Amino acid sequence: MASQQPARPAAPAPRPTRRSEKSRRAIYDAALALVVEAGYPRTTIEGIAARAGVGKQTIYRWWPSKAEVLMEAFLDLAGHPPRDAAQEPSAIPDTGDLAADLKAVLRATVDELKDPRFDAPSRALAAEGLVDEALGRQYVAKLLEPSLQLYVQRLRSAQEAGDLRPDLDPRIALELFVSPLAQRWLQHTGPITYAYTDTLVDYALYGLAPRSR
Amino acid sequence: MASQQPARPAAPAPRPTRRSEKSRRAIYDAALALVVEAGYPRTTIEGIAARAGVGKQTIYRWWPSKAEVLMEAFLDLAGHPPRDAAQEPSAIPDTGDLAADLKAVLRATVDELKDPRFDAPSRALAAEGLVDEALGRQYVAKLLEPSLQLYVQRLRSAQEAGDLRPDLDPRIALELFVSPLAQRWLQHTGPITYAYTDTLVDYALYGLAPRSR
DNA sequence: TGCGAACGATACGGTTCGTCTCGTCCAAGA
DNA sequence: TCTTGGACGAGACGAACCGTATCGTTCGCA
Repeated sequence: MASQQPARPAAPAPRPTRRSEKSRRAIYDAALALVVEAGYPRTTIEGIAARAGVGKQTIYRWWPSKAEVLMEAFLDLAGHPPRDAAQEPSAIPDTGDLAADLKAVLRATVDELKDPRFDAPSRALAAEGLVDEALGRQYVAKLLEPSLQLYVQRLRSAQEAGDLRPDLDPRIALELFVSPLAQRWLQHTGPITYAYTDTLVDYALYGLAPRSR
Repeated sequence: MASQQPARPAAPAPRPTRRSEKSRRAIYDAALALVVEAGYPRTTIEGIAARAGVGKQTIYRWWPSKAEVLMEAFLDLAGHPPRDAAQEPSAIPDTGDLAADLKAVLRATVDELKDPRFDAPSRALAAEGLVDEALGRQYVAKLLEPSLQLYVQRLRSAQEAGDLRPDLDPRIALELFVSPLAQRWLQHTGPITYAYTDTLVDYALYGLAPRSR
């Protein structure tokens, strides 16, 4: 009923229309560069402001935390420069050969995971998300789950084609080859190679138990 | 040739024999309690020292960082009631029914992951390890890999029994059901239930592709 | 053209860091 | 048993960042 009350007495709610686009971009660039060059723990809000040539208040006015700055900066990086071939929200190819399609996508993911411009910010956000549950859910919703849904679509298509058991849950099925790669990447539990991801697809599709019995 | 030089001019290398066992235990207890109660980011070295009734220098003398304190404290917690029936390096049961054995162990793991006394420190260390690679490798080597090797042993036994394809790599195979659970736990990408882990085992053992063709 | 909000810059108090320095206590060696 | 020196509890210290407040200044909108 009551239309709206200002969230906090001391926060007069800034008007986005008057926001400086130049400062926002400078902050994104500074945040991403610092995370890659200095590492996340040594990336400070004061450091971002100084490098961006911006007052601290400009950051505190628009973002609640350093993690949120980096999250937006990374989303901007991942979803923005594209035009030509957007890398993230593009569907998984469907050539009719499920195993080949999955292997191709996972190989591309391997390359991406090894690019420091992707690795450093993404890993930093994941780390913060482990301990800050609200941020973690944001990370999953905005960065992880959209990619996983592409697998869901491809697996559904495979089910219709009879290449996948019709009774299984695609959202769980994809985890058999995606999660192992994710864990090796995040926790350095093993090397990440094309051979490894190819193996994951084979193991997952055809099972660990002997097929002839 | 040169026998030994002090690592740092200002570090006279403390002698472990004179170390206070009482202080060490108090520091372990304080660190674990604070992480559970206040969360990792709000757990400070000063806070640990105050709660343990200990001087800050006593912590800085024996540990290089807050993460290392927590790591030792957690290792002490997990592996300490030793001698009798240590809970972590105990083998996976081998009843001859591979699927049942794996499901049982994963169900026990589900319970453990939901215990705050395990979840909070373990998650904090994992988070720090994502961004501090040296600590991450320590986390993997001391906490994660020993448990994974138990799966390797059980899977090897299954291979000998003919319950598992003889050509596959057990260290990779185990990831098909362990990594999905790990990711759901760490990143909150989905609910963690017995039904879920049971499903993982079934999917992994019998494969995603139709078995009759 | 004028108003006001966002801006860059910087001062401020507060917290935690990691180091250093006390005086005390206690265990190894004489 | 006594001496001695190193670890101990306590806390002062400067540095780094935090998040907030307050300057003029700039610039978008009416």
